[in-house]
Amino acid sequence: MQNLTRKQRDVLEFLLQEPPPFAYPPALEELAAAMGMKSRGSLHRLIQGLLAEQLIEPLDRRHPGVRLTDKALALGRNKPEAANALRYVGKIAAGRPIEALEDQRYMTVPDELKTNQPCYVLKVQGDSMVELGILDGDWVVIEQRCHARNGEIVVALVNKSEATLKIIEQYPHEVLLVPANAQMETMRYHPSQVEIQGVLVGQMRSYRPLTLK
Amino acid sequence: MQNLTRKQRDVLEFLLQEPPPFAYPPALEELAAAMGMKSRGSLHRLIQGLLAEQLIEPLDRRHPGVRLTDKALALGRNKPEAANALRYVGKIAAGRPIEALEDQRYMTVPDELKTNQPCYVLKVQGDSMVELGILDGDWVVIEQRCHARNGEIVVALVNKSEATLKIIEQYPHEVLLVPANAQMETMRYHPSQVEIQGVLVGQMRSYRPLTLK
DNA sequence: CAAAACGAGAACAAGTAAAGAACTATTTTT
DNA sequence: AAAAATAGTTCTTTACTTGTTCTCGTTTTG
Repeated sequence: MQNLTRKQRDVLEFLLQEPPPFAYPPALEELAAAMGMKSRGSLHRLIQGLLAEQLIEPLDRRHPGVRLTDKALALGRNKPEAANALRYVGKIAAGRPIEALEDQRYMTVPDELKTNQPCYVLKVQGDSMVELGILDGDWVVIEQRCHARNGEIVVALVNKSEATLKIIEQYPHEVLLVPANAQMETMRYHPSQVEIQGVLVGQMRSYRPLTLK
Repeated sequence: MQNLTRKQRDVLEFLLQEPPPFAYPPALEELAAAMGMKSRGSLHRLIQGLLAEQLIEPLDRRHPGVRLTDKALALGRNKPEAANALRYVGKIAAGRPIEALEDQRYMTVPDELKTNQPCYVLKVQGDSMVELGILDGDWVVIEQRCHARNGEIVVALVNKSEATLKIIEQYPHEVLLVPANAQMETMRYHPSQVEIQGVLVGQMRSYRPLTLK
């Protein structure tokens, strides 16, 4: 990866080395010791940097240990395209949870369609944004963040169950999710019902006759 | 680049050599050592010259190292380094010739948006295809070929001077170029007036607030 | 010969890294 | 159920890296 500091790269290379240094995801303490560091606190900061590049799975106290993402593994098998690959998460259809793919897939997205922040790709199902040129079957590039400015197009999770792609308008006592489709209604919610999961930064469409999935 | 000094060119050539001298962006110190210089201060001045020519990405302490720009990479080889990069040719605006960029640029386009045949990228200017979700400022991926089936969206060169992106309908005695915009007229030509330059296979759009170029 | 380009090195600013302590959440042991 | 152990997180202090700027000779170039 390009945007890593020296030590971050060292950690990544250590984890990617062949044969793997650990048979299981190592705890921060173990990894630090194996790399000759005496403090897991310092290592934690390096790991956070790799996490921002989506090279390491988010840490979780319930399943301890640092795990590389598929993206990092692809990088290790010296596939340079993996460097600017984004996770293709699954499909978003208004009114349903995001439908994740069983297997992790990646798309190599041009720099022009993404930001410096972590991004991922969803496939759009439905016509809620047709009037802004986002059609059924398009892919959208989403910057992962939990806040947005009014007028931005967001992935919003409503009532912790329904995901949808809409224009957002936030006011102190209500949140509006506005479709770009005259056939559809603007939805109004209490702020507590709506959780922003990301903001639209790019869009792609294939016109090839036989495009799978 | 011609307005580079001797040493500036040396540095550029060193970085462009095959195989690449570094697997990651080298710090000034490392690069200086690798080139047999003892001072990064001197190297820094050379780098500044290359930076002024936009051959090197601006340095940043947070992501240390010297990185070449796409421009430098394109300059160094006839083909771009990434296998899935496509040539970004320029802009297409209905009724004018394709406006080519001065310098060669490339975009890394996902496999899903291209075909196995040679493809290139154009930026769309104008609203002739809005009703099919292709907006002003979008990029389109074009498969380079000189024939099309009726109903396909093509880059057509009319009277050897005007390039345009339209839906094509071809009949023995006339060719129709149909816009996807109720405000615009379908144009009718004699087959000899219309030359197909490629067929639309993909489309991309950026929603980032500050997209340059 | 004069101007520009270059190399080495010193000094500086801003950010990264290491260590260790303190804290939180979770699991295991007693 | 309480206590202890484990593992991730946060913070502070100190040391180190890295890019930046300058100066002073030396080399190259027109």
